[in-house]
Amino acid sequence: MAPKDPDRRSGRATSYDVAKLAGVSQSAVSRAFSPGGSVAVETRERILEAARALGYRPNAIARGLITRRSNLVGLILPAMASLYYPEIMVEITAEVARRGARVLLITVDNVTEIGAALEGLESFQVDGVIAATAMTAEQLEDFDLHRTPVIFYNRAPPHHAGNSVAVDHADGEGRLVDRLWQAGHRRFAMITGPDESEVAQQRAAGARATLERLGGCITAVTPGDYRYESGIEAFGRLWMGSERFDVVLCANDAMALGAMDAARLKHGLRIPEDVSVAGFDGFNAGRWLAYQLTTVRQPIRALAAAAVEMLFARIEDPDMAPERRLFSGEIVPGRSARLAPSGGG
Amino acid sequence: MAPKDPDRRSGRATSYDVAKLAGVSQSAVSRAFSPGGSVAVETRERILEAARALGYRPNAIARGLITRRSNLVGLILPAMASLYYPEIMVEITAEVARRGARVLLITVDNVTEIGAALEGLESFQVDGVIAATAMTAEQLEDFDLHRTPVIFYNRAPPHHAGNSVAVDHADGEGRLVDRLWQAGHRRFAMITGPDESEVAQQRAAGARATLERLGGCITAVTPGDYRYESGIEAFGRLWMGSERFDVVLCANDAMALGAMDAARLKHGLRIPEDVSVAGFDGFNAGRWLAYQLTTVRQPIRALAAAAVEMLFARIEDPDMAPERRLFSGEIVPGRSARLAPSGGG
DNA sequence: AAGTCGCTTGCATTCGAATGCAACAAACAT
DNA sequence: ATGTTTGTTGCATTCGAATGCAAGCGACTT
Repeated sequence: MAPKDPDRRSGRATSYDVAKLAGVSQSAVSRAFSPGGSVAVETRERILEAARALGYRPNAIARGLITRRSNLVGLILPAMASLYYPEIMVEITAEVARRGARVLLITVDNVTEIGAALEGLESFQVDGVIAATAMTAEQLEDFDLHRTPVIFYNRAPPHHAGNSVAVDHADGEGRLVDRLWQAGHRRFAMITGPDESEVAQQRAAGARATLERLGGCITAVTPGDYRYESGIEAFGRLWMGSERFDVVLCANDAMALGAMDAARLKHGLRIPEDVSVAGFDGFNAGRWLAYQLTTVRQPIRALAAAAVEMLFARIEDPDMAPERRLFSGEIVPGRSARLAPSGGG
Repeated sequence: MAPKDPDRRSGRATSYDVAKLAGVSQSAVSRAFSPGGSVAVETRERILEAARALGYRPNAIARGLITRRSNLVGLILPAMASLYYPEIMVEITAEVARRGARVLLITVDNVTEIGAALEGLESFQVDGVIAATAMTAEQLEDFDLHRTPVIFYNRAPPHHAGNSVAVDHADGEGRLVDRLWQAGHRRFAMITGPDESEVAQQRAAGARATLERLGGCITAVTPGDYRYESGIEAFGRLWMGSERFDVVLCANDAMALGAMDAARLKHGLRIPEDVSVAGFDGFNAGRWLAYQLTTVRQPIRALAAAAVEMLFARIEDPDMAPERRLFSGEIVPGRSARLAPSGGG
């Protein structure tokens, strides 16, 4: 049986301790720390000084219990993709912090994990969730039931009445194809993303729609899994196939870089003289000297800011109507594929 | 099958709601949800069923208030580094989740932000902290005062009595230099990290010590800031200087790739015939076909697992002695610099 | 039959801060 | 002088779950 007093002494000071030292009531301390609280200026000063002396910090847990606002935002990232988009995470945490809240981070490897992860979030009473992963309709309804707003990032919500921010993948890929076409490319090959990825499907659909409109066609298609290595393999399959092509559209940048390396280093091709390569995402490595990838950049900062803004708006007013915000990708001309000048077309 | 019609004006069901439905007391519900709680099997079943019907989840906030365990772990990452090592983040969150806790994520751009970030962590009563950033002695003492354990990641704690997990940077770089030397490299140039980075200093020190022992020398040194672009610039400065060199040791992989691109694409050099390049970190892009960088790999999974393990040990027993755990980096032979076979020496 | 043990259960209290309400003082109007 | 307003302050309660304590109960011993 250890005495508990030493513990208490070195543990955290509470609002009562501060109150005693400052000679006021606990309520006064609480008010001194809540903006707009009714306290005389000199009382507040006395309290703040006492608080400083004791190293007091308001206990966000206790506060959350009574205010029913935890000031926690759940952020769910797929473990894989987060390798490619740490920027999303950095932007979102910064934006959330700017609003005085914190991010509870969850990374999930596969869909089965998501259920457990969500339970965790709910028990922590997060005020809202930003999800860059899939979610079943039941799971989303669970959040709805608790009136916890959820914003999907680059992903369609499982039912229409959901919130999301996303890049207009189809539009971006379409405009890219258009500019490639204007620059003279005619025979298009594609390295697509995994079948279950909606994002990949939308990008592919955008390319198809535009080529149909222009009267062009896709000569060869092969799937990849978004990783660099799969870009290498996919390019190999395309090149070994019987169909020739002027340009390879890749579902993301990582595979595009793999395709470029495969083309140049394994097949001895020159880019863009022998074959052009285009990607999608706009990630850092694409701008490296060795690649200078022509791609469509996702406006990550804007997406992150919009997601957080939408989320907090719905935390303030849970009855706000669902919204789907689309952002345009920015065409980034590089040396891996010639583009027509942006005015052209 | 939607649940019956629980009281969800307030959104969430509480243990009282469950108790009422199951015809037991609130304490019984609490016990049903805490492992080892004294409840009859059939009572527990009845309670769990009622809980399921109401969509009840124990409120972690309320639980944390009474148990004084928030089950939250603070993770502080520099915004920059997290761009290069998302793996750290993924591994740590997974490892923490495995122990039933969650990660409260903080990213900081610069040192001044850290103070505010830490206050935030303390008010959320995190059970412990893993920090990949610097911290002042005062800040660390603040955590000590509250008996909140802190583990530093790849970083020396501000005072000796602190916990950390780290790669033995000096040793790793030393062994790398040794193998480079055995393979015939004699004239070493260095692209160092920013002055304030201890990690960079340790890597540089390791190289210096080993070269001194071997009787070799460093012919030129120029600083970088860890980014790819600065590797390009730094290589330019080295190459334009009057001192010749066989190999460039770079303080990290990103700069090493920049140096490689600069050497090949801006200066027309062949690697490793005209000049060799070596890095440190072992990040993904280094393994790409275009680079195949010779480097020292950080065992990130092991580091992350060790950090979390150390943290939880200290959460269980706050009086545990401070510990500094060092891990060996693994030499990764690539094509950017020839190495002597590992047996050679 | 009385006593003892072990298991299950509920009661009442606790954690730390926020807040409605009432009390109170000082300042002002009547 | 009294009545009213405005601004501070404390009291008591609340949020949701965990837990020490004691009561209840059946099984078993002696």
